Amino acid sequence: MFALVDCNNFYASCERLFRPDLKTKPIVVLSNNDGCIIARSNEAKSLGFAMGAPFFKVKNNIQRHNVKVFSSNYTLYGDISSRVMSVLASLATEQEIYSIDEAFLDLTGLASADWLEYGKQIRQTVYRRVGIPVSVGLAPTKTLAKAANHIAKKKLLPLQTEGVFHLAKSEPAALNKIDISAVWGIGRRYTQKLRHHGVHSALDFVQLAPQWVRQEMRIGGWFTQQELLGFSYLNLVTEGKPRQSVVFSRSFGTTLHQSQDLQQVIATYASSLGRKLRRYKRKTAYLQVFLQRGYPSRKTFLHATHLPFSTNDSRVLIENALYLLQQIVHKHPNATELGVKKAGIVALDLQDEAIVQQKLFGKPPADQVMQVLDQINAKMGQGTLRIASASPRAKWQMRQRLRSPRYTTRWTEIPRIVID
DNA sequence: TCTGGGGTCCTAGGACCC
DNA sequence: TCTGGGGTCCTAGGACCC
Repeated sequence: MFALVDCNNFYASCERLFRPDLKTKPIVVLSNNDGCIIARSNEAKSLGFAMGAPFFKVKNNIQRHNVKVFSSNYTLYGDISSRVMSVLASLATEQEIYSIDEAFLDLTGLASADWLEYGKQIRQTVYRRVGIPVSVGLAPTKTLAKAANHIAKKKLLPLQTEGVFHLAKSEPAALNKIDISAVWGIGRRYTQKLRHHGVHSALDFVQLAPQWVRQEMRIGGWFTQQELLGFSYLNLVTEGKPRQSVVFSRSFGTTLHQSQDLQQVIATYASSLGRKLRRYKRKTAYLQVFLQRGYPSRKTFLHATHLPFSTNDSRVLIENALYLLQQIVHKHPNATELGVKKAGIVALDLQDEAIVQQKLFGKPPADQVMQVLDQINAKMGQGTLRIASASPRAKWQMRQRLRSPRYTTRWTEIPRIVID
């Protein structure tokens, strides 16, 4: 038996944790750079605010309905997520942390007589220990557990227990309620294709000839169909598969035209990428830098280079990233003229940090410097010590005007209770 | 004026090599 | 007029997921 546990309106729920005054108020959370809406409380959904809506287009409406707006606060969400995940781990045989707000649980061996009751317990335990409401779907395959969760959250069928739904097997009546676009593994493109073939629900989809699905939607589509029929093909991905790539990219608060500005951006991002790599205990041997124009073209310019040895040393990454930036500007002299809105650095060809490469020529720099830098920043706060070419406080910094305090991870931002 | 970020996997076409 | 076949690497982009 699998369970898929999903936090309801996760970012909005996190913002509410320390703001009980907002418990029944409409809330929206914005993406980085305060660009668009990425989370909504139920009240905000009822008012019609759409996922992904550009903030500037709906700002007036937001003010008119007195919706509380937050910039995203990933420090807070990450910390609350790890609390939810550790509670869930204690309630399952095995756990796959699927995203910041979702986990698959393997309940095999727990031998509960009543899975619906067990789902209810999961929901209550998380709420009592962390304060975040979750939905639980239980079923014999991962894809069906996703479907059961969808039914629970959208109340597509009468629920015996709020927020919990159990599918003992592939059930035509249940599949009939699920729109094809809501099926896990069916994205926008396949939805369009399937609708042309008269497939509108998950039930329509499982009734297609498997050969047709195999041919038109490859092995992935075939797995989806089999899983919806109740045959389990997808297993839990438990022992954290090491990362194949690490990205650091951000849109700017303003459009940039000057290559000096871009140099500062790239140096800063390369430094952050290094920190990220060290956190994951990975090193990179292949680096890409890209610049992207703003809307509507969003054209990207990319250059890449192999590194003489794998590294996660910010100094080496900065040096190489600046070289790549120079290459882009040289090859596309008009790339910057029209304005750059976003830049990013991608680390590929990763390997474990512990592996030390023996080089015939050249010597990898000692990594103690980075260790000391990370230790000091961890103790004294990020940015206490930084590489001079990286300047995080600049005009291009992303907008984040409405961020809530990092209640659970900073002593200075811990909530205070005032008793009169 | 203002439109997110981070993953995985796959494919197409051109450059270049033998 | 004729001008192969195969391989790799690179850039660019598209599909899916959150």
